[in-house]
Amino acid sequence: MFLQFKREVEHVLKAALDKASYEHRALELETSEHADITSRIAFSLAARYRKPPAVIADDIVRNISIPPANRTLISEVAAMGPYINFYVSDSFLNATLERIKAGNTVDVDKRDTKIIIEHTSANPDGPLHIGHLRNAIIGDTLARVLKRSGYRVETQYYVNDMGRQVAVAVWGVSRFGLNTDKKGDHAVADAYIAANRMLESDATYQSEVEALMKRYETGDEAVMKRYEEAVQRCLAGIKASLHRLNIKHDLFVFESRFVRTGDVARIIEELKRKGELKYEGSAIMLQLEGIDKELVIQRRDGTSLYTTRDLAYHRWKSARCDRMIDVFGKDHELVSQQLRKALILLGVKVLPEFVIFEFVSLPSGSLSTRAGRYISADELMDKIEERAYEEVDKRRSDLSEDKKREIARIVGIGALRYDMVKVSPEKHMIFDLEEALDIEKKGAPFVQYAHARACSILRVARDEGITVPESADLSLLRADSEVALIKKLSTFEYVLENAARELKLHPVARYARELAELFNIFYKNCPVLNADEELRAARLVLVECTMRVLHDVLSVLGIEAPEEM
RNA sequence: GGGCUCGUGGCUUAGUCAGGAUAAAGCACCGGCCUUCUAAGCCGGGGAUCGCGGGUUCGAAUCCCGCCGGGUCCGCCA
Repeated sequence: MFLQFKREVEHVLKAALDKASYEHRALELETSEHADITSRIAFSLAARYRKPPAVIADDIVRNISIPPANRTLISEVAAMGPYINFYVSDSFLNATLERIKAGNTVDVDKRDTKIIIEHTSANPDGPLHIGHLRNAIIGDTLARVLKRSGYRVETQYYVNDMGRQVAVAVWGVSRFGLNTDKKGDHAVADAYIAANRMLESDATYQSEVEALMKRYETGDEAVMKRYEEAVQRCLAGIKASLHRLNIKHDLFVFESRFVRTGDVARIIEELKRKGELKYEGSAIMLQLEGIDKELVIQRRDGTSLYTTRDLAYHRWKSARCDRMIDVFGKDHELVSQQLRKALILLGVKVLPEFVIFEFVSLPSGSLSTRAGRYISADELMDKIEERAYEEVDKRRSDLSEDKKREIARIVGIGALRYDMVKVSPEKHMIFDLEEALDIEKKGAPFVQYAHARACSILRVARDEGITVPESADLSLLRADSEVALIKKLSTFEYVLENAARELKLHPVARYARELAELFNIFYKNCPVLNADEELRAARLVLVECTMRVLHDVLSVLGIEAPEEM
């Protein structure tokens, strides 16, 4: 409902500015603690019209005409010094609840735009660790935000099956075998780590790995079979971990396919025609405008490189979508710029947008699969669910074992997901396991708890034979905490819209927490079931609406909403 | 060395792109609240030279310049 209110504000403000003959660029609207929407436009007009901002604000307000109450959601506009403050009407509050009750928690249109989001894309040489987790959770949440905003979204996992790391893993699996008792990704990691140790101690094995890579690139069937076994085993494990996190990719795309289809060779030929190249033996280097470092697109031995295959992948993607977004770690930033420039050179129309996140490191240093220095996602999830179980057990000894396990899983995974998106991605994270496991003071459980409380009221009501009424006198809901809660419910669509436009997720996490907080305050101040019949009816509607929006925002964050906890 | 990026109460952060209303939250700390719908909750309190130094402006956490500190990239790796 908030978006409609905002459109109305834009309309009346624009009309007033025209009427008073103020030329303007933007309306400078923002939400504020002092009003429902405020405009700071008087500040920027002050310089041009050489009048104090407060005088201009006053002048504008005198020129604003608000339509009659039955045709607007604006109740009032007032100049507060230099600020022009707009306030919502009673009908806005009522309409907000009616709309949510009817099932529309947000006001969005279906859009034709199809967006491909690439995320996670961890090398299939071991299990996901907490660095990959940040990528996966950001990518998945972004996909959910865009889907909820009406876009058609496809998520892809780009499988780097042609790189040296994977060759080492395959070599290691052949040499040391796979422990079939272990989850596939962990078994592959064992072989990979052992292989790396051996390669470090004796360089003669390096040539075996290189031979393996060459034979894979040329499509040697026996080698492809060995790759297939190791990579699929590893991916099966990775998929299982992602599944636990409530993450599923629509498509897994193997980089080797672009070599086999000849796309990579075609890309190199095209770049030879269109680009500024340097040759050193058979090695080919591409000079890109504005980037000092040239991009190597073919090795001296004639084999392809990650970047070239990635170019082919992006061109392939561009033909299948209207926008594409890559979720990358900060270490890929330069590469992503080179990729973009090279795609422009190739005449590709749909260019990638990048969501870049900073690294996750451990207090002991940076993460490394190769060195075995990482906390695997599985280990982390096991521990956090275990810790969540202790908390559930402490509070709800009345529940069955299965129920307690289920709640612990929902709370634990939720806490993990929330933690990863609550801060802006450019913030470097030093991952502290103890802190991550401190379930009690997490954002997600707080929001989930509010949801469970709302469900609890509705459940107790149902048990007493009280149903949420079809219609109620919603104008009874005018206590401070009721009004604040309804206003918060109305802004979910605004938060979502901003998140989808800016590709920023932490405001969504913040919103969820704030909504939960306002519900908790309402819960404290406004008894529902013990209120008089009419008030009880209205409050039941409010509780149901809040439950829906909490459920919706949690699902956008990929977090399950428990009905009790 | 060059590029990108981060630096805000004890800790973790929001706000920075588009400069404006007393710098906003969580955790931690101190003090209150369970005969009423789940206390994973609510109420109150203390605590910040917004890394440092200049500049622009009526006004700077926000813009510009310089410096300091952390991260990262600058491979015929991925």
